[in-house]
Amino acid sequence: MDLPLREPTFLILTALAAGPLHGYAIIAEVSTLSGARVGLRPGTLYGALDRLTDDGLVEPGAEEIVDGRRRRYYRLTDAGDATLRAETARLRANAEAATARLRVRDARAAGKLAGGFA
Amino acid sequence: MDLPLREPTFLILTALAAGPLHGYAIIAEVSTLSGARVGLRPGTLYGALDRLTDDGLVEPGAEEIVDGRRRRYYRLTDAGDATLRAETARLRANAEAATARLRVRDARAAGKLAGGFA
DNA sequence: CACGATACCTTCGTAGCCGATATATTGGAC
DNA sequence: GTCCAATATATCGGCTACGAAGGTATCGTG
Repeated sequence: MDLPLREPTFLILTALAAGPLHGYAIIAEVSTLSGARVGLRPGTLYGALDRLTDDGLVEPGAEEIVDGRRRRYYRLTDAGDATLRAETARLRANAEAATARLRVRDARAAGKLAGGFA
Repeated sequence: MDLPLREPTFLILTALAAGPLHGYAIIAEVSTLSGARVGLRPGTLYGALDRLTDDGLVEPGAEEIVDGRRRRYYRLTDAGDATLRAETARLRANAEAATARLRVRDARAAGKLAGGFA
């Protein structure tokens, strides 16, 4: 596997966390999850799904026919669950590190503007 | 520019948030920031620095000689500041979205294990 | 019967990252 | 006095995930 996960891959795992979904539903779910910011393309989705399957993070179910349309559901494996949790912790840690540094930056800028001590 | 930022690039901007640093110091700072998880390679650093400079997110200072060693300091521009804040918000949003979905997942697993209501 | 939505999949180009390598100086070990 | 590690910069080639675009097929609606 290849960590860190890029955003599309991370959001695919996130979309599958609450329960299995088929490809097209993943695209819709990722759009919802991201406030319509991320629009997954089929090439991205199926490429990622194949990689995630090879790495054992997701598991494809049998092909089903719903209303005459082929559907393949994917579900998160235990390894996928663990990876998603670890990656979530990483994102949170990075966001916190950046926030802390930006606070230092803001404090310095305020100090200079106010003509404060050193 | 190419959003979203990848992790190395994000951490470089984060390292520069509190004040200007030279290349080698950025590598050390990113290592500290990430709890030694991320070890930046020169190829990654200078490639990213060139790109960030082209995109106007960082600004290289004049070359200095400190203890006989060449040093070039880089500082965050206003655009870099804005991008770092936006990317930080994105990471936090993604982490929160994943956490929410994982809570749903945990609730369902607990429900099944406990034999609770559907 | 044409068209848009649903649903799947493939191919190709790009761009960022990593590994390796190169160069030069300082300073400590022996 | 000489070697090696650390400091510090930079370049090059390969890998891989992603994005853009296109292709196939079915269903519902006008």
